[in-house]
Amino acid sequence: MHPATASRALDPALPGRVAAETVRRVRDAADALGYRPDPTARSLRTRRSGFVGVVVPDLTNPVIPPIVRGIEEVLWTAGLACLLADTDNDLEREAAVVAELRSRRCEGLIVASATRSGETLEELAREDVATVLVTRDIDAGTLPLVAADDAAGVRAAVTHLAELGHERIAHVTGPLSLSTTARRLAAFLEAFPGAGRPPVVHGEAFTIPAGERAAAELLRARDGVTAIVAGNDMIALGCYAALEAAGLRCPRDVSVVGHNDMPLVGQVQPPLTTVAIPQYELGVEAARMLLARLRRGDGEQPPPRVLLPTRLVVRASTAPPDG
Amino acid sequence: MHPATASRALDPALPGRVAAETVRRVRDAADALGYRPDPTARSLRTRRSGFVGVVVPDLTNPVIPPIVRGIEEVLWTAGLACLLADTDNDLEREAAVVAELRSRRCEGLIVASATRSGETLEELAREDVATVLVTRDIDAGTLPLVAADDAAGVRAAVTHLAELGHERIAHVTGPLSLSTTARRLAAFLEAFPGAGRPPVVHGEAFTIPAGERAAAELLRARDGVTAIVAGNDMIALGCYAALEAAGLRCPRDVSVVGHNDMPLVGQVQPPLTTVAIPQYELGVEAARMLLARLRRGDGEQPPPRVLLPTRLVVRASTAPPDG
DNA sequence: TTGAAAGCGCTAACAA
DNA sequence: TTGTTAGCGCTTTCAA
Repeated sequence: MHPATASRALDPALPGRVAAETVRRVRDAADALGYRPDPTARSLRTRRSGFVGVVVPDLTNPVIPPIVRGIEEVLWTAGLACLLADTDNDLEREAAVVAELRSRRCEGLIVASATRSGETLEELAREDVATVLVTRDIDAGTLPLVAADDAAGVRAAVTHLAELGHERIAHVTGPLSLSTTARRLAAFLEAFPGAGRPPVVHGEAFTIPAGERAAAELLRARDGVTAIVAGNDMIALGCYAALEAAGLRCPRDVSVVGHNDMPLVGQVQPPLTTVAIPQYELGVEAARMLLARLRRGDGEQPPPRVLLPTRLVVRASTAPPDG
Repeated sequence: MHPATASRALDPALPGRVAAETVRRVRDAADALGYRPDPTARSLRTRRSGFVGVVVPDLTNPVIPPIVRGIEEVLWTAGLACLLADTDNDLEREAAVVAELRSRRCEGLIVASATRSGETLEELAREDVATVLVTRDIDAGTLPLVAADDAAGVRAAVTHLAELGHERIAHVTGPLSLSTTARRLAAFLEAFPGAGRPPVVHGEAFTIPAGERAAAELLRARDGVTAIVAGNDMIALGCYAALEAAGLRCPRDVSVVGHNDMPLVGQVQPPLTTVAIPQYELGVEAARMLLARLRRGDGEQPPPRVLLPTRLVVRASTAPPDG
C-alpha cells in the first residue's frame, strides 16, 4: 500500500475518493501501530499551521480569562490550537509578540490588547492578516471587532441613577488610550444633552489606586455630585476608597456604578452595582468571526463589528440620594 | 551563494563556522528581502516544534492566570511559545487535550490540572514525556512538581489562630481528588497531635456554594468551634455565607482563614485573613524546571519537587474568640 | 480507485 | 569556510 493512499484514507474530508474496504484496512493498521500523522510535515505541505495567536493585554486582568476560555473552546473544537501571548499592556511587547506570532505562521490572530492608536495592528489590516479584535478597538476601524455594547451599559447605568433621583452624576474614566474608555465616556456625555456638562475625571489606569486618585480629585470639588459612573469595577473600588477617605458613605452619600461585573464585586461592601458584559460570549463570537474569515480567505469590506448586549446588575452601591 | 550557507550564517548558535563577511552579506540580503525562516520547515528538519503545551484546569479560577503569566514569560524569553489548553476540570478533556498536545509534538508539557489519581499524567511519566506539574500533584509522585508550601501555610494559619486564643479549630477542605486538599488537610491534622481529632468537613468543590454547604453542616453540630481554616478563599467566602445564615458574625463569633489570597479578598467584609501563595513565581519556577529538563534530555531519578514559601496575610477575619 | 513522483523550506552530514 | 546532497513526513498532482 502506498503512503499517498493511506493519507487519502485517513483524510475525513474525502468522500468517495477511496474504497471503503481500503479505508477500513488503513484505519485498522493506523490504530494498531498507534500512528498519528505528523502535524509539522502536514503543515509544511499544506501551508496551514493549525494554530491561532491569542494576544492579551494582561491575563491577570479578570476580564480577560473568560474571554480566552471562549476563544479556546471554539478554536479547539475547530481543530485549531491557541498560541497565547501576553503583552503586559506594553506597546513594544505587543509589536514583538505580533511579529513573533506572524513569523510562526499563525493562521490568524485574536487580539485583546488593542490601543486606540494601534500602529502594529493597523499594519495587520493593511497586510490582510486574518485578525479579529476583542473588546478593545483601534480608532482606524480597519479590523473586525467583537465587543460588548458598553454604550448601552452606560446608558442603563445613567438611567438607573436618574430613576433613583440622582441629578448630579459624575464619570471617572479609565485610561484614554483605550477605546472602551472612549466609548463609555461618549455614551455618558450623550446621556446629558444640553444639561450642562457633567463632571468627568480621568483615571490613568484600570486599577484601584488610579480610581481612588481620580475620585479624590472629583470629591475635592464635590460640586453636588451624588453618583459616580466608574470606568470599570477596579475604578469603582477606587471610588469606594476615596469616599471612605473623604468621610463619605456609599450609597448613602454617593452611589457608585462599576463596569464588567468581575468576580467578587458582589461580595465587597457595599455589593457593587455594575454593568455586566458577556465575557465568555465575546470570546466565542470573536473565535467564530475569525473562523469565518479564515474560511472565506480574504477580508471583508468593511470589517464586521459585532456588539454583544450588556446587562445592568443592580446591587447595593446605588440608592436614592439623601437616602 | 548556497541556501545551506545562508542557513548557517543566520544561525546565531554557530560561532566561527562561517566568514564574518559572508554573515554580513547574508544578513543584509535577508533584511532587504524581509526574509523570515519558516519555522514549520525548520521543525520538520530539527524535530523540535518550538512550543510547549500548558494545560490548565480552568483559566477562570483566579489562582491560575498569574501562574500562566509566569510560565509564558519564561518560556517566551527562551524562544518557546505556549499552546494553551483548558480542561474545565474534566478528566476526559484532560486526556483529550494531552493527546492532542502530544500529537502536535509539543517539546514539553506544564500541567496545572492534575488530580491525585492522574491516569493520563502517569502515562506521561512512563513514556518519559518532558512534563512538569504545577500546584497540583499526582499521588504516584512520578512527575516533577512545583508547588507552594501549603503545609507551612496551614501551620502558620493554625499557629496564628492558636495565638489568638482559639482552641476549637475546624477545617473545611476542598475536593478530596486534589493533592492540594490532601496536603492542607494533612498539615492541619498534624497541627493537633493527640489532642482529640479536630472537626473536619469536606467541600466538594472550590466554590462559594460548596464552602457554604460544608460550613453549614459544620455549624449545625457547632461543637464549640470558634475558628475555621478553609481549603481556599472561595471556601472561606462560603463560610462567611454559612455564618451569616446561621446568625453568626465573623470574626466576633467565628474566625475564618482562607488560602491563596486571590484578588479582592482583601476588599470583602470582613477583609479575609489568608495564606498567600507565590503564584507568578510558581509559573516561573515550573517553566525553568521544564527548560532544564529539555536541555538535559532525559528525566531525573527521582523527579525534582520544589516547594515555594507561602505567607500568612493577616486581615480582619481573624480575632480572639469571644472578642 | 490506487500508484508514482515530486516537493513544501529547511538543516545536517559529508565533501571539496 | 563553503558547496553538494539528501531527506524530515506529509499531501497533491498526474498517470495508470
